[in-house]
Amino acid sequence: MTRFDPAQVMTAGCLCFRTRRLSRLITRAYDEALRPTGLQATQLTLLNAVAMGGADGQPMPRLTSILAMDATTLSRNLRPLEREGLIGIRQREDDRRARVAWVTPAGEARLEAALPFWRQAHSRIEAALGPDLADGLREGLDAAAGALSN
Amino acid sequence: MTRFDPAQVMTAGCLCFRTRRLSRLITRAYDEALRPTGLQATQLTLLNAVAMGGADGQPMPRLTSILAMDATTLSRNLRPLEREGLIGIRQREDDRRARVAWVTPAGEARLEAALPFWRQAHSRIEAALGPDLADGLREGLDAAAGALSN
DNA sequence: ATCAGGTACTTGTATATGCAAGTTCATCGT
DNA sequence: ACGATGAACTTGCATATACAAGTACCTGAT
Repeated sequence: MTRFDPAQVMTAGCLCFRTRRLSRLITRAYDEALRPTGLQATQLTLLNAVAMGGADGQPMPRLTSILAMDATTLSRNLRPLEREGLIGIRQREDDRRARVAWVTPAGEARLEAALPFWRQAHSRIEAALGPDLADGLREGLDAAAGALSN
Repeated sequence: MTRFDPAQVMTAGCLCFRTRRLSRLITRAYDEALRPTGLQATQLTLLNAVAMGGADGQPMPRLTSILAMDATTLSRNLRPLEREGLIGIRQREDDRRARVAWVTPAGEARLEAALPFWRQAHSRIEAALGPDLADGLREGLDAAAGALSN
């Protein structure tokens, strides 16, 4: 009789392990494809999220909500983008605590220049997974994020 | 006619964004439940992976393969566990480059003590997602990791 | 008018992640 | 024997992530 083995129990079903593992795999694939753009996958995602705010920019709480990211992480992740002049951050007049991030012209240019490389990364992943798995996974990821975002 | 908008294109289908976002959500939930154990989700996963090697321990390349993690990351992630005396690392006699990680008695005890808290985290997530979504997601994550691990 | 409570954000600290480059060592061909 | 090649690992660097705790500021109740 073999003794009790916690090891098997956890790896058997752990969604945390699985999500993080896939996160590493996909992020490396994207980072590699994005190398020529000078942006990492995380940075492109963030720049894109800021760009979704249009000319008005995005309030920080909106970004933390979209990305499901801690405010301190957001704050620090914005810095490399700001340092490179791709985004700006301004205070709101009506609430001096609040800050709004907006994309500079340089940031817009960089975003458009990065698009083909993003597409390439995307295609490679979709090809590796096949359309059924890719679509199913996307749906599952969205549904799970929705279920945990409250 | 609205102008071309890269922002929508990327968020529309990006698996990298989605996987990382869910990773953050799930990791936070696990970390919170595991707080009493003094281990973070990543650390418990790693300790568990080492424990899977049994008395022989796990060679580093085996761990990087199981976890789909860069060797440098693995190397550094092992350190907190070693510092706390939960694992040991020894050289192999037949290949002095190679190292093997093994779980100490203290590590085994910690692992068993952590199990109920891991179960609690697991149950909470499964309950939030519902069984269908949880199972489907797990399968998708495994299949995708398999497809990208070559 | 003020103050209590809550929101928005930053700083300090610790871990997580991976690329580039270096060191050590095994292996294989000659 | 020995040199070329490559495998295993570490160090340096930069970014990613989040909790704890602190500061600044708004808002609503009295």
